Amino acid sequence: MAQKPSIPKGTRDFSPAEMLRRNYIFDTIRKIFSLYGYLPIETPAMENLSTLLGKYGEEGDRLIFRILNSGNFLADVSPSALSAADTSAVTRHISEKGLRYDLTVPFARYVVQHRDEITFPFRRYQIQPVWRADKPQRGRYREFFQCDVDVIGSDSLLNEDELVRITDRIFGELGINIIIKINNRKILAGIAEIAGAGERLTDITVAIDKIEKIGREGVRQELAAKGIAPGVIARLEPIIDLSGSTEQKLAVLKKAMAESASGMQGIREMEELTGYLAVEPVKATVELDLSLARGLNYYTGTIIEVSAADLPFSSICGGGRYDDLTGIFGMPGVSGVGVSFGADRIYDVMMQLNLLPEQTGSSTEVLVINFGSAELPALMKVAGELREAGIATELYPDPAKLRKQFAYADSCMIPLVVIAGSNELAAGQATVKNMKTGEQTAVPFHELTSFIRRLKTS
RNA sequence: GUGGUUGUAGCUCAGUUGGUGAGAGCGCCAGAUUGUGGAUCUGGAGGUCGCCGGUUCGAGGCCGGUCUUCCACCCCA
Repeated sequence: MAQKPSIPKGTRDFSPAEMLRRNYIFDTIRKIFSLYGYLPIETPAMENLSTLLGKYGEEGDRLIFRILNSGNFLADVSPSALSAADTSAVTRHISEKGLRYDLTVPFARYVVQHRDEITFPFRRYQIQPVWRADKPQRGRYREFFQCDVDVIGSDSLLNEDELVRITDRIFGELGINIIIKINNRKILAGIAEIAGAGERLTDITVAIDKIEKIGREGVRQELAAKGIAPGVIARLEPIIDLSGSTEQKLAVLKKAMAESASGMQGIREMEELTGYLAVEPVKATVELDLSLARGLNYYTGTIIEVSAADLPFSSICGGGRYDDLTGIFGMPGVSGVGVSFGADRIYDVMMQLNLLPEQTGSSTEVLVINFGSAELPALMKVAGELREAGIATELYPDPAKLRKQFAYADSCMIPLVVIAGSNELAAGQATVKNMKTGEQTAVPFHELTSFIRRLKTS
């Protein structure tokens, strides 16, 4: 007895209707990427664990899918480690590859490996799936597609400006209203510095990040619960209470952070970027959000996160600047910046907002009825001529009852049916049926393609 | 990773405190219409009740485990 087949948790099949809608999203993104002069690359689904580990923080490392070594992978494992069920000691020996967790780290690896072929600044885009061993939820999958654009080998904040504009343009074209939140890791470092709690930066930003959910008082409690000293919390007050426009926030921060070199540097960068953005306004709301931290370890400067304005959905796009990702792979001093579009979440958002209307079930425009072996050569010729004329045509594969063939055209939403049985062939003209109106027209065979072309344009 | 939740026909779901052959709507197939789809009518096929084990005279309803779904936390696209 065959058991029901299934696919791994958090993965999905995509039907033709879904693929048509997904491809619309990918095509739009790809079009804008290349409009700005970015070039495509691809990298392998799996990377060496040495490439992957340590780049995403503790949580990230845990979420990397490991690939079991081939062959007798237990041969090198010491029996004591095995019997002690020492997971980390054992995995080191039995797995040396993993599925990629994002596209940025493989990109940095790519840049280092191909440095002699690359002209900097290097602008690339990459649209491929990534895998995370997360617990699936709505909008959270274990296999999902990221669409990354990055420019590496340039410190200029003009790149940040450009990425914001690309983001604005893509979501504008897709019809999604968005909020772009920006922040700068150097400002966050400055905050921790003036609070005298540099090593607690993560705890502090995680707590500040919850301000929308739990309020200012909640943030104070959260900080206290994390063991942040009351004096430190007091020094953080101006930051917890921050409000107003980006300019106003920056002014407050400038005062509060005068003693932090990195904080001031972050503020200067933020001012420069907002200056660029002011040159030509973008459609989306762009706001400074100090609570934006982002868990990925490698970010060092600007960080960006995009959410849909009309839905309480988690981020659909995110990114930032990484000053030394390539340094880990032996190529120091090369700064890059990029953003990643989450195609699957964008799809979910667009479905919920009804921005992806149901498409026709088939791309076929004409179905040629199959009448059997006597008429077949003539019918094959007709179908061939229609295709020559650029009309998507199907010839029904079996000489089935007309009822069945028409029902097929109906359920596949094929708009036209060409009927050419013995009567029509004898008379030298086919019958063309418009499935929507039910109207039937007799058309001489030599005028068939031009007749159908005219129907298409009208 | 922590806590909770879901799983009955292809789909959406009923199934009363465990007790006669497991149901509906939609869909599917066939016929009414042997060269014409969407409407209508008639008939038909299709279910190891997620999986494994347990309790019971008896389990789709109870218990344990497991997988899956969705939700909160965590984190993120």
